[in-house]
Amino acid sequence: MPLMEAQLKTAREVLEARGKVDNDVVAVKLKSRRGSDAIVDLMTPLPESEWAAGFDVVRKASPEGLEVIRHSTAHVMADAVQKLFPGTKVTFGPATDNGFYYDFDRPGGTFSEDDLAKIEAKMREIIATKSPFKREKIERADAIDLFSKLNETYKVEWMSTLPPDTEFSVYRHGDWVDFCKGPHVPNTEFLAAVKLTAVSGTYWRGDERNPQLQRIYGTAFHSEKALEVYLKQLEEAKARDHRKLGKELELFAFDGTAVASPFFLPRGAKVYNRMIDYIRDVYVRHGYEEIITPQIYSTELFRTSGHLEAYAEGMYFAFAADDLQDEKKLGEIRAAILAPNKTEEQLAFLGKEVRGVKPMNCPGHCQLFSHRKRSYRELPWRCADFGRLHRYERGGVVHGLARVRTFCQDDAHIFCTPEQSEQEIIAFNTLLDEVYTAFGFTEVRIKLATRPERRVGADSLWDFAEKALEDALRKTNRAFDLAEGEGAFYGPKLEFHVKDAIGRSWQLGTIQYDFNMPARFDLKFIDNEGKEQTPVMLHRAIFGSLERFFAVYLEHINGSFPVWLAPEQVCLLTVTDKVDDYAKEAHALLKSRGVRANIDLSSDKLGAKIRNARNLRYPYLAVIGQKEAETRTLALRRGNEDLGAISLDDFAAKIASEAAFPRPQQKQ
RNA sequence: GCCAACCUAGCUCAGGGGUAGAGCAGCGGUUUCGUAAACCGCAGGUCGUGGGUUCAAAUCCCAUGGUUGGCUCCA
Repeated sequence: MPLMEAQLKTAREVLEARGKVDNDVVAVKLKSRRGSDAIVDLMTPLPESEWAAGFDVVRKASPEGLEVIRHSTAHVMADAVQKLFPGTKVTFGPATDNGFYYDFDRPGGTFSEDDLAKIEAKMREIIATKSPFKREKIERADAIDLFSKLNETYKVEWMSTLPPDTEFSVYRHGDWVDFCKGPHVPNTEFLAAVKLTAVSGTYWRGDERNPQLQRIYGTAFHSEKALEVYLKQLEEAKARDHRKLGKELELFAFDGTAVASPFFLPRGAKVYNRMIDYIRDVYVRHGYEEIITPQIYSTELFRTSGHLEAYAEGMYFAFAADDLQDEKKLGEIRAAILAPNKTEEQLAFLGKEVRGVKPMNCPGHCQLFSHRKRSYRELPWRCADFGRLHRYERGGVVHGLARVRTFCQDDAHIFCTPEQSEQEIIAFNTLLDEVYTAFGFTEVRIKLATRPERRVGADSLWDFAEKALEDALRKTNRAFDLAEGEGAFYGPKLEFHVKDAIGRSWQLGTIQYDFNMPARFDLKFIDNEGKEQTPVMLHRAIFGSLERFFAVYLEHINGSFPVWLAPEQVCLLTVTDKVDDYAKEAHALLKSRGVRANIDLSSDKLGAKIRNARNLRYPYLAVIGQKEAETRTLALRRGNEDLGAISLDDFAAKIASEAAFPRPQQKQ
């Protein structure tokens, strides 16, 4: 045995030497390495130097431990699938945030959900054999030979793409073998709680041009109990799904005559409009001006902006009867719209002949900016637009209100000088804090997305823009994560991610630095020396799309809107029809005072009325019986809390104060 | 668009080759009741749509529309 090999030790050997092998240790985390490379299982031999640098044990219940468990479970699943469906080839099978998947090529077959139960049963059999996971180092040529013989063509293809200095290893459990770098659990016994959750189609290496594969999703935990907790959380999320709440609370609806395009019902429309009015209230205080712009433009506009070239498949086009007279021309239009790489002639032709429905507001805003000469005195110009946008989203990706084909953004563009941009970014951050606080999103994470590989514009522009974004954050002591290479092709951006009430993260706001669009539109302003200068443009949104925000927020609050947003703020509930007259009088009075009040005069018993009103999530319930009629009061209730008797006047005043738009604390 | 599942009354769902069902909501009546579901009755469906198989289709097959979960995680 060569000297080098003799000096290698596995984590198991190191731990055993120290008498520290508990049966819940799945791997170790090396201090000498970082990221996913740092987790090493108990079977992998490493030089003394790596151990000397120190390590922590990874226990099965830890996030890293779960990742190992899930990866091993993916192996067991692949084993089960190949035993049940001979001829199926394996491809990739990683652990994910919430579980794992494995992609298979099953010739002439797909997997149904019935198959999942069979696969799961077979997995339990395999797990019950308590087979150890064994790691083997292997030479590249031997690995290629082994997997060629197994007819695992995808694995072989993958091996041939790996760099020359890659260390090859295979993992075995029982009689099954996979080309894998690990890490894995010591033994199938560690796979205590397994559930297969879904099947889906996918493509080899994620590319639509490659062969179609079958993906099976599952999840695994270190204990049955942990799995149950996870499944409960899924149920919880399902219970507050905005599509369910939207139906139950009569907020919005969908219809096949306008697929993926929401209809806001009266109750939903009230909330939607309150949200917009609130943003308008914020805008007044933050120096924005609202504009209203057209829906349909000559595609010449989108040719200038670049959308026609880069975004035609996401756009709707608009034709009038007059446009449809010439059949030959129509053929050319069709060819031009469908062309994946449009020629200059085609772009010019479309620009002249076709109108498009706007998918974004920015081109219209640039057009308006250049509508007349602009002075430096006007900058920064912050122009807001609640215009309706249409984007053609593919059938498979639409989702409730969260991904729709028509929506409205709380969109605004800030035209300013490069020197002003940092201050504008700071001001936008302040504005965001105010709005997110108003909606009860207290945990906000900021991501700075920098230049991608495919981009336009000189590096000096990128340097300046990235610095402006970063300095704005640093000067206001905001923590952020760097997302290198994730910027838009036209400029870097900040993304604002909020955490909702059940711990999920959503990207809402963004501010994007853009020096490309002003150049394309040849925007100019006259500076204080009378010279023409090009402004920069900041695209920014707080909610993103109103529709999507509605969905996120609805789930965040589980349908219970605060008084200032609620479609109805109070429901008056009568105990007996003897008090109908007083109840109607109280209802009219409250409405005249601007309270959004409803009344339930049905012959239901009080308990039923309360139940119905609670289900509709009224912030306040006001019970009216003989006592209240005599004293001209309401018996007020909020949730399960009895707030006692209150006069009509006091209640109207109370609602008025709670119904005002939230504003940050003013210094007196 | 691709893979899988689903589509039955306004809603939630049962039925799965032989006369279309329940609860809630709705409507009519009785009840007038004090903090999460009073009682009786009535009405409501060419089972998403179009074809096919069959003596017979909500049920089986094909197509089509829609909905849902996926289609980034890299041995």
